[in-house]
Amino acid sequence: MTLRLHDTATRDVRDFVPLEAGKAGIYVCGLTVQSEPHVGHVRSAVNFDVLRRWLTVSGYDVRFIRNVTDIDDKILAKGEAQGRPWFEIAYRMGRELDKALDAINVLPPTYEPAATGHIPEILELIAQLVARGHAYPAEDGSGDVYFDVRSWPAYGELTRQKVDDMEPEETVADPLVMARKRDPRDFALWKGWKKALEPETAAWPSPYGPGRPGWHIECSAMAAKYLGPAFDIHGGGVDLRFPHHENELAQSRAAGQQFAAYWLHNAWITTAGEKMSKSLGNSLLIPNVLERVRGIELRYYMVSAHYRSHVEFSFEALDEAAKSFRRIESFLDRVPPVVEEVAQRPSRNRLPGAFIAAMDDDLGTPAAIAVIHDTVREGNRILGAGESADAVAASVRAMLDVLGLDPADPAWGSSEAAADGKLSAAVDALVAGLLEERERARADKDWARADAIRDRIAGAGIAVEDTPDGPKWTLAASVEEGS
RNA sequence: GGUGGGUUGGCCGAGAGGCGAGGCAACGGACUGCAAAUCCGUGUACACGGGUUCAAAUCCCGUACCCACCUCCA
Repeated sequence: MTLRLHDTATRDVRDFVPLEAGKAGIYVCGLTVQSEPHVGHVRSAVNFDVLRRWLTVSGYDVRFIRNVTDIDDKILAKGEAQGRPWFEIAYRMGRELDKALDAINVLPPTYEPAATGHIPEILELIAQLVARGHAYPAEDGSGDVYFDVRSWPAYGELTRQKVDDMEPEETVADPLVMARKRDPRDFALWKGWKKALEPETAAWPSPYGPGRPGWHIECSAMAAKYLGPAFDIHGGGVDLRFPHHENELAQSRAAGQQFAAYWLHNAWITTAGEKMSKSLGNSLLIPNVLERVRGIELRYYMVSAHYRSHVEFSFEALDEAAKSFRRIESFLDRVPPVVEEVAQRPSRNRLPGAFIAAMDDDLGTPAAIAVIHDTVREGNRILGAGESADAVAASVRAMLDVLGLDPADPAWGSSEAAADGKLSAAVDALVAGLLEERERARADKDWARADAIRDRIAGAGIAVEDTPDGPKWTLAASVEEGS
């Protein structure tokens, strides 16, 4: 069986056939770095990180490009509002995003190109489109350059929309802008510098006068630069299908490129039935969510739904997911730590067949997780029978690793782990004394006293379990109340 | 108006013609001094109304409600 993926362009699930055997080129639209990352923002990153890992495990040499849009109207407006340079805003938010993605073990892309670093490539592409008659500079001296939608009959092919069916634009359009366009649906490739409103740092020289790139063109230019005129997979959130991806496709094809062979789109994560707009407040920002659950638990929550399924975010569901994950972890804790060298990414053939089948079926992570739970149960059963479950644990870890969820992966914050280590050594020394006392009481069958000691330890947030090897303590996995 | 998607048991969340994914919660049982953890067991859920079929949560027709995109958006 081979990997099958859902392609938005054809609207079906079909075999993934790479353009070049053994290689996979992926371009994912990253974020416009204009505000702090929230739960919604990182879902896309997690979903495509899973795709990337699965392709890698399946033997592909993956080139994974995720761009960052570091200039747009909102970034400029924000800089203006804060009295700071726009590039400072973009850079700072970019770093926030990196931190958030690190916290949930999203691997860095092969390369992360930024729009402002590719002005020459963008201008070259625009020049090609103008030369081919698919783009034109506005004639009103604004310096804008537009893509000529009517010159490209295939326009709308990705989302199967006809230009004439699209929403009447009169409602939104600025008449001044409308006047520059041959068709209201034409979109900007290059935006002329508005001297009165925009800083000089936001303008680059061009044959059409100073200005900056439009939103869509950057992705076409950067995808071509790093992946070539034809590449395998283009990804992003569903909202990007139109207009962004539709426009990218039109630009690149009109310039004579084949562009992406597969289009993948992840669904939204919403709250209270609404999408997470920036106005919803801070509770869903990544650092805040990570005060409630660990990064690995947040990631588990995201991976436990299929990437094309809409998720209604709730802290209750997040807590449930965290508990579910701890079940897996506690099994892993029951077996001796694997001593093997830094676990190199497992190969497909080391994974259970049901897991492979689930992942190959359009990245069926929910079913894949079900296989993990089944395996965990089997492992617990074996341990209960007093036998070694090392092999089972290794299998569980291999599966978790594919999903970026191996608790032993050093990517899960080594500095924190070191601090935790010291702390737990200190706590262990203190708790050990109490536990000895309790063991004496138990030996005397003084249950009241034994339980009193256990209650006291529990009061400090530490749970005690009696195992065949004696008492063990763990931090009680209680979940904080409220949000 | 155009385009696409959704409605599954107390909750989350898969599946997409026949065998009850998985998790959380709950209830029984085993184990335990009692617990915890673990294991075993317990649910006749698929928005509504028709239809096709030996067989429908899954296919078809209709209805209701919800959502997304067509404007910046993961």
